[in-house]
Amino acid sequence: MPELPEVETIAADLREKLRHLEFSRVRIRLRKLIQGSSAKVAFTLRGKRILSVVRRGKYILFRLAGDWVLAVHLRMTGRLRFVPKSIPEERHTHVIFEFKNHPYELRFVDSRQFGHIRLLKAGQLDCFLNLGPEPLIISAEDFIRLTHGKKKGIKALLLDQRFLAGLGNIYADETLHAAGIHPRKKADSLSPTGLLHLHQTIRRILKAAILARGTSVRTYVDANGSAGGYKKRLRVYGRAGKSCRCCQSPILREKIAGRCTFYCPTCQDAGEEEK
DNA sequence: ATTCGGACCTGAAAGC
DNA sequence: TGCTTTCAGGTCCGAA
Repeated sequence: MPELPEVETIAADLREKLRHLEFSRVRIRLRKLIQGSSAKVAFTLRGKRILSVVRRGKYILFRLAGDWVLAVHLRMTGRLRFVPKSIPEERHTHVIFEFKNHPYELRFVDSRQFGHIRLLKAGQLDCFLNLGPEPLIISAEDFIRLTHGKKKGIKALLLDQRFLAGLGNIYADETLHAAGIHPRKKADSLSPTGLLHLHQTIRRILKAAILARGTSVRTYVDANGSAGGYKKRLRVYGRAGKSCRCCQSPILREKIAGRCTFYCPTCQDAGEEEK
């Protein structure tokens, strides 16, 4: 569910609140969400202090004392909520992290149970995450270079986390529309100028979405339970049949790269080799 | 080397 | 109103 801007929003909020806190009891209700031994994870976390909370791709990483990292992926419906212990638990609360001398607890809530949590040593992190570069960090030159020789459709490539880490279905569609690129266009058929523009567009849209605290299309809310403000700014996602805000053509909806895809057939030119 | 369908789950929304 | 079907911000796997 959450993509880079939503995960960044959650991580930033938790960063303020959790830094320096020390885990005490960890209650794991649904063991399959924990990769590896849940008993070992609960045992190892106890007494560990949180040094920082960062985002990498769509992962939230809690860097802990002793070179440990707690990696959380929310997948479609996962949510992290930092609330007073007295607040009644909502349905699908699967893991509860308590902290030493603190009246709040961190709850992992996930109705579809797709999310997962893993505790690992910092040295194993890159191998485990297996992610491409951060879209807000990679340079235009590197972005163009990495695209070279990639034959798949540009939308499929943008969704590939080993190519670029953090874009999902909403922002792939939004960036391709803003850049005027048809989602089926083969990645290596884009001109350097087109790729440069796409790189800039990805940066611009992700930054704007982070500022707006993400997009709430259905179930996403931040760690405080608030919706994201970028929904109002969506130009194609979820707007099938409505008119394009640039050219008035009706927005199309098609399955591309295995995902429901929204695009404007006029603004997003497939170019010479339309497919 | 890609693309596709299905799997993993639950529940909201749409369809009848 | 109520039952059924479809679909979902993600990723992995196996088959075509």
